[in-house]
Order: sequence, then structure tokens, then C-alpha cells
Amino acid sequence: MKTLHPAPGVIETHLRSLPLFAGLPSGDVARVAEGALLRLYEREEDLFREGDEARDLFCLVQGVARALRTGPGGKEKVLHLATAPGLVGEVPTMAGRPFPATARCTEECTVMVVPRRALLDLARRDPEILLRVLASSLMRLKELAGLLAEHGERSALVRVASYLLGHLQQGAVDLPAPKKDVANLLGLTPETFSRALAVLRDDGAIEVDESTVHVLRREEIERLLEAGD
Amino acid sequence: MKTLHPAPGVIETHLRSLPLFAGLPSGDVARVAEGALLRLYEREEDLFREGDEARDLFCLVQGVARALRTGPGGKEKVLHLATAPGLVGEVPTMAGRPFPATARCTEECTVMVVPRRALLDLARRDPEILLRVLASSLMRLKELAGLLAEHGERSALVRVASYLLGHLQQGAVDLPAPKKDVANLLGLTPETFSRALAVLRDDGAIEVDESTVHVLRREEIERLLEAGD
DNA sequence: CGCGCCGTTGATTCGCTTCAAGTAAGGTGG
DNA sequence: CCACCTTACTTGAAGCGAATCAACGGCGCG
Repeated sequence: MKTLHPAPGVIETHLRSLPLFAGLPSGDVARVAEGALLRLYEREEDLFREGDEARDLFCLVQGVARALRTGPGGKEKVLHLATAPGLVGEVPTMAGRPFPATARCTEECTVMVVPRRALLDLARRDPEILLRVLASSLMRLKELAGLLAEHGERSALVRVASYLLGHLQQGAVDLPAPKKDVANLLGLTPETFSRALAVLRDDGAIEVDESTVHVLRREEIERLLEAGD
Repeated sequence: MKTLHPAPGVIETHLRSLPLFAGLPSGDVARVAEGALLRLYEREEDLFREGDEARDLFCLVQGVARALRTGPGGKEKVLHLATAPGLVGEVPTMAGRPFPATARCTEECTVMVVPRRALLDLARRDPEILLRVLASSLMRLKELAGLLAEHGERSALVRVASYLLGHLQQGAVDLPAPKKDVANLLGLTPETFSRALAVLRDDGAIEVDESTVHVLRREEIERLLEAGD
């Protein structure tokens, strides 16, 4: 982990690009920016660990990180894939509670670190911020609920198909992390994930190129979802 | 669903028993109580459904409800078992978003219904309330994350053992809902759950009496958790 | 180059689901 | 009060699907 010293104004620019701080008076943003740092994290380095006290808000400026829980056997379960630009751990930071999961960089990440204190000051002036954090917490809840519901009652193939349709943009899906991590997020082993993609590929429904999945025949995939429930 | 008309003061008493409203000025509680109703819901009746707009806060005064998601196949996945006294759907209500899941009564339930408007008024006067809701949201996140992590990498027997130890009180666990719902919460079929309990029973580790599980040999169960990871 | 990680594919195993009976308790209506 | 239904739970038998074990090719990197 390395601390960067960007030109003045860079931090403010990054802050403004986040929905959480959008539409705030410039004075407020400046005050938050004062205490903020810019850091560079290496691959597989942790932003924080499950159980750590939440002292800072982490804003992912560049790179990808995953939220995970580690079982006693050392195996990790991916709960979320966070991509830039976005926040990581904003809920526990605001609530002043320990992090419920570990955040680990999947690749080299540029991260803005905002001290909790600055956030609390901001919230005192404008409680609206709390509502926004609450809303993002709700989104996360919904996401986890969706994962949980899918894990039980859907086959591997259907889960993969569902993921692809849910992340489809302009005819393709860009996997935000190595396939093994996406597989883990879906509750699958890398082998099973690979096989599922192979089936779709052999059906002519998709085409896989590195971390990009081109969807050739969307109907094919949709048909799977209807049938497989 | 039937609306009750309790003696004045009853609603305030129920409100005060909730951590969310504890320590509030009596004037504030009275104001919240003004708009609140007391309702009786039947078995299997819904408090709200996934996707509904959150207009009210539901306070479970008596009974048990479950939060669930329904897959297109009609199968339901239990995400949470809520017991009285407690809140249901407080996060989406505060955030003003649609409910991410359905809340369905497992048995007859007495529920206090507080209009969202009253909560927002309260929050404007005392933003601390928002932090409390945020904290409860975080607990729910942690809970779901825990479920999700266990579903993949632990066997049925270990999951049941883990649940028992986690809910142990005075040497016994009182299952808050029919076994089939507890099974579903753990991501198991009723059959598998029943079998797991049977194994523990035959090992002499537990004794099952209706909805109460007496833990006779705690070490036995702990040993399972260490070995089974 | 040689080592390690990622991804793919194949063969095997095993735990859970599914299907099928059967018991028991509770509620309803004749 | 009893016949009948529904629902919850338990146990047995069978089949399947994903995990596991294993081998291999590709690629980045020291």
C-alpha cells in the first residue's frame, strides 16, 4: 500500500463523481476533501478485514475489489464485486460498526480514503446523506437476498444465464473479475462455471473472449431462464 | 387482516418497548403513536410483498413472520425469521424504496403499523434515528452474508449444528417457526433437516421435543463444527 | 527457461433432492 | 362425536448434479 499525493483539486473531482456527494455545496465537498487521502493498493491486498472497526470510508477510484467472508477452513465466499467508481464499506463506516466482511483488491486499486469523522460532520450539517447511505445499504441487501434465493433453487447453468442477462450491456458482458471470482460469487466452483459457459458456447448462444462474453442469441438464454425455474 | 382499537396508551407502550424508540422524549413518542394502528394478521397473510412501495413501518408485537423471496417457479426462499417484539421492513421504509422481499406471517400476528410520514418527521427532529436504522440494516447485511457464506461450503449437518449453537439459550433452542421454515432458512429441504436432527439425536447430542431442541452434549456439536469446515 | 496461476476438460464420487409412504395432530362439518 | 381433510414431520429408496480429483495447455513473470 502506497500513499499518493495528487495535485490539489484531484480529490475533490473524484468526490464529485460519486453519487453520494453529488449536488453538495462546494464548501462541504472541500471540507470532506481536506481529510481525504489517495492510496494505491496492490493486488490481493486488503482494504479492511471482517471485524475491523470502521474508521474510514473507502472510495474505489480505479480497479476492482471483492467483498468476501472467510470460513474457518480458509475458503472464501465472494459476496460482491465492487468496480470503480464506487464506495466500499460505506454502511458500517456511517453506522460506526465493525465491517461485516473483508474487502480485497482483485487487481491494483486506486482508493480514496475519507476519515469517518469528516462524514459525521457532513451528516450533521446535512442528514440527507444518511438517507443516501441507507438507500445504498438497501441495494446491497437486495443483492444479497437475490444471490441467496438463487443459490438454492436454480441449477448452475441457469444461474450463469441469469448473471449474463443481468449484466448485459450492448450485447456483451464484461466479467469484472477473473472467472474464478465470478464463479465464487455465483456459488460455483471454477470448473462448473467453465462447463456452464462451454454449454452456452456450444449451443451458439454466446462467444467467450478473455473476460468478455458476447451474447449472440439472447432468446436462447432467456428460454433457459423460463424453463429452468 | 383486522384493525384493532386498543385502549389509549397501549400503542405508546408497545413503541417504547422497541430499541428504535427507546430513550426518546415522551412528546416524540406520542406524536408517532398518534398515526399508528394496531392490526391482527392471519396465518400466511402478507404484511407486504416484494416490490411494494414502503409506506409504513411494521412493528411485530406478537407472533412470527418470515422474510422471503419467491422464485418464478413459486418456490420461496426464507431470508429471515422475525420474532416479536421487533421491526419488519424498517430499512426500505426509512429509505423510501420498494421492499426487497415479502413479509409473510407464519402464525397469527399482532402488528403495529406506523406511517412513514411520522418516521420522517421524527428523523427530521432527531437524525439519530437514522443511525439506528442504519445499524439494524447492517445487522441484516451481516446475517445474510453469514447465510450466504455457509450455504456453499458447509454440509447440512454442520449447518444445522451451527444454527443450534448460534441460537442456544439456557441449554435449549426454541425453533421460532415450523421446522420446514427453519430448514428453508438454512437452505435445506425439510427432509434433510429432519435427517440431520435425527443424526444428532441418535448421537445423544440433542433431544427434540416439538419445537424445542434440548442440547444434551454441547461438546459433541462443537466438535462437528471444528471438523466439518 | 521454469515456475505458478488461471482456465478448460474428463472421470469419479457423494450428498442432497426428489419421490414415495406412512404417522400424527388439528380443524371442520355433518 | 366421529369422519374427513389438511398440514407437519419422519423415514426409506433412488437418481442426479455439482464438488472433487486429476491432467493438460496457455500465459505472465522472475
